[in-house]
Amino acid sequence: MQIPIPTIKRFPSYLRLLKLYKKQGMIHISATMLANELGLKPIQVRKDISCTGIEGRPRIGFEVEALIAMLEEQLGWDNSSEAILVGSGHLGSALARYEGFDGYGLKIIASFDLNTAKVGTFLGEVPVFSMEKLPSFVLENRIHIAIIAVPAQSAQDVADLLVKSGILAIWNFAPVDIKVPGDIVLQRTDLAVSFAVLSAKVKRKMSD
Amino acid sequence: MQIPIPTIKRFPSYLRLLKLYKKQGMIHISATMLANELGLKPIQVRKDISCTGIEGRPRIGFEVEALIAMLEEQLGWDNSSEAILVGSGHLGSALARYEGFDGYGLKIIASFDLNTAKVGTFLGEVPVFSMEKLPSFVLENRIHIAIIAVPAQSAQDVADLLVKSGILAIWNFAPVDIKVPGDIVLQRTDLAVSFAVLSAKVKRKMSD
DNA sequence: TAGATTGTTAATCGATTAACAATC
DNA sequence: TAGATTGTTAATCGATTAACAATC
Repeated sequence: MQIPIPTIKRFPSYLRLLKLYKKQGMIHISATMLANELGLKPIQVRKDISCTGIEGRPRIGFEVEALIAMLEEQLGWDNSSEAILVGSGHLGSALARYEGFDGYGLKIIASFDLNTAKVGTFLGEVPVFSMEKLPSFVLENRIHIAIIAVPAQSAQDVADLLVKSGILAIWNFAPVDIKVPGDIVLQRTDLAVSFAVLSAKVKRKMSD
Repeated sequence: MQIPIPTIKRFPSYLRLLKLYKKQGMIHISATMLANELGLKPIQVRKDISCTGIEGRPRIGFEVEALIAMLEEQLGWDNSSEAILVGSGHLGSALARYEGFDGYGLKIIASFDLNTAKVGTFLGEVPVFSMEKLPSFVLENRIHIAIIAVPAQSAQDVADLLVKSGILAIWNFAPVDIKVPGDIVLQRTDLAVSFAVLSAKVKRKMSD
């Protein structure tokens, strides 16, 4: 029985909060409390937690540490995933330096760029290599995950190259729907989608 | 009868494709073709389109221009929304320069930062002002939308200031769940959530 | 103990998908 | 005309929520 995607999407918020509570020295936490803090319903938090297999105790709640460990395991964040970045523009640069990734088990270890002027430089701590080095780098370092942060028009070409190089999962930030073989995991982070939801909500509010 | 959020989330992809078709000179487009291109089912595309009120013609499809106009209207993207940005770090800088926003009716017209060294500089074309100027700027320019791209620990303070200044909607990129009054539209773009879904899918693939 | 909280089972809700008549 | 495509109504599917007994 697989964990529903909507539940998976709430896991990072639980995790963030739980880590905070752990730092504060709390041993147990109730679903009610998590729910209040995140604006969710207690029943939903309980249901979500039940997906991890962790059991709580009535009146007391769940063990903070056990919950953190299990959430990280379910997300595959317990052993850090090394990833490469393609595209070293402003977005790529921001992603390479993004502090939050540490806590996600995600580590960007190299960046690749067509622009030869950027090759040899660093994005924060991440070295920039030329595109030609990509296939051998992926192979030699057994990289599974690639992040695409190139302009829309080159995204498909980059994706094709990544697939040919043996990547398993692609996280695409370019504003275009790229196509990949069915066995490749594809995740799109589309700013337009987020903004669409925001816009629609604003529009509703205005017309109330 | 409100348009479902999942449908709203697919609108940007339709729009992007339709604009491409328009540029290519196509007059009509079938739901079948849109579906194939985006990896969706035709029935779902038809259902989504029906939410816009646009009617198609059997065998011929939908008028590309009418569909574009109606999708943009439904999203509130027909009249450009001016927004401000708070935080001028790497992420803020990338957002300010993001080319894709043009097509969304989103225009970032100013940025605000606590760091006085940045005040007076520009992120691309976007001027950086000091935080003290924020409330009057929002008031005078009737800004409805603010984008938060500051570190997690200052996000709540920024949100409070924005609410006090009269902002209607907040798009939060900081990795933290901020709290706002119920009448404020809050949209979170959380890289952790996207990565969680990607990780979970990779994990499933590996254990198959 | 009393009462808050858990875990489970069932009900509800909403989105997706299927079926099919209408139509160009 | 024949056949692809639309629009509608109903069925299915999956997630959320409610109800409530169990329990610490």
